[in-house]
Amino acid sequence: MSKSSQREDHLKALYALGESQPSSWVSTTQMASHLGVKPPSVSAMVQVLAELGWAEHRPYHGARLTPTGRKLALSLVRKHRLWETFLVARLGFGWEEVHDIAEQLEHVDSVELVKRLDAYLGHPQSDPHGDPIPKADGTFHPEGEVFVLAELNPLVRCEVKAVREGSDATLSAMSAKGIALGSVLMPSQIEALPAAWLDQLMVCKTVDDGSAD
Amino acid sequence: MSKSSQREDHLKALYALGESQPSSWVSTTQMASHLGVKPPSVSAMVQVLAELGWAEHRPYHGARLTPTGRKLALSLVRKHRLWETFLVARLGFGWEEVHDIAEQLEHVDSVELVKRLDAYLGHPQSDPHGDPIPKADGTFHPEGEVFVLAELNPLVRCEVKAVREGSDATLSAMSAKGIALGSVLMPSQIEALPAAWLDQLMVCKTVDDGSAD
DNA sequence: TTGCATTTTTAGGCGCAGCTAAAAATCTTG
DNA sequence: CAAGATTTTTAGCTGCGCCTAAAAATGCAA
Repeated sequence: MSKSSQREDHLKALYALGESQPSSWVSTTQMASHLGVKPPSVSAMVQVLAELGWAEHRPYHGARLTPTGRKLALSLVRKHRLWETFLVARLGFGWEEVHDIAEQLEHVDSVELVKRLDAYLGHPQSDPHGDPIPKADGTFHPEGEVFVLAELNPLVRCEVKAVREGSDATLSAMSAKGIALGSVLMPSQIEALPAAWLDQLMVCKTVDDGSAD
Repeated sequence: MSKSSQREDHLKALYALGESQPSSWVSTTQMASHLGVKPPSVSAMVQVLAELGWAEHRPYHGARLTPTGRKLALSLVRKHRLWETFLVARLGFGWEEVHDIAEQLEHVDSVELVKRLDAYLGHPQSDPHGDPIPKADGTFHPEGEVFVLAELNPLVRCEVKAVREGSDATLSAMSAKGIALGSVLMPSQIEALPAAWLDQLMVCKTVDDGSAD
């Protein structure tokens, strides 16, 4: 499988940039600034990824993941988001603290570890930032669409999946009101919340419940 | 702090070999075979460790940790054993499976992570193999001597520290009886246990309790 | 004590992944 | 469409950690 952690980082960058922009080709300069290295380094690495069959490279035009490469990238994203979930939900880290640690943890190589971690966390569908966690087969959970609470058009029952940009003070205030990851909010409750929170709370609609861990 | 994971591996090897043999100087050949590399590689790395102030090197005679180096090595051992404990106690891995994974996890660099992991696991004093976990300051818990339960001569109150060679079935059976890492066993309970378990349960005497986190 | 066997270090290379500077290709614009 | 500006790749170097082969130091033994 994976040889080097740098290869994995380039793969992830290629995925991240490729998904966010519709036209598929990603420039080496974009990747370089994303990764904090210089373009020639990316140029070299992209050629390695191409030899591995993980990306295609059209010289002077950009790079793009192959299906194989996309699958590998998704498994890295999966690991990253599972670890972030673990750090926040189990170890009590704040949302802003976990990225760098997860960045290191995601390179640990053990299929069994990921499987068990996933089960231990109750097969979460999104991480504490509200980003969806790919399933082991590289697909996403169809239901798990996460919204900013402010955009919840008809107020319906929903579950808190994440909090964006929360200061410690805000987080304490929220938990004082009984709002935490996994809390279920009823329309009546939502109306009573401070307006500022509506932009911070990430939720998903919960038609029924019963998905307790 | 730590720059490279290879440096850390050499440091750990130096610690492991230095502790096990009374005379303090460890030969580069010993380290090489321990680490699975060739002696010249160790020779070079030992000189780096010496420059960092983590080891002293008497050319042609061997290497030895400085107090600083020993402290660093102990913090690596601590991380390794905490992760092993996590893998076994929380994720349900078997004892034999966890070493390689912990080997990777121990190189994750975050003081806060170790602190929280330790608290999450209830400040364990030994890992699932029965080896003691150094404290954050590099010392060991004085009380934490671990026995096979069968060898507990006068039956006294004790705490389950680890389980050796447990099959999944045995583990389920144990937890069905309320026996898990950290369980406190009274003499009366011990007498009621299946004989086979006495060889599997690793315990340490608990004179008093109150060391909850 | 001198000479040989063994251990350890030094010398010199290799692969990886980064860098800068120069060359090549593409884009832009008159 | 041609020429300059910009982007991207190639060329050539560096540091790290490993290797093999050669040199140096140690230690044993006659």
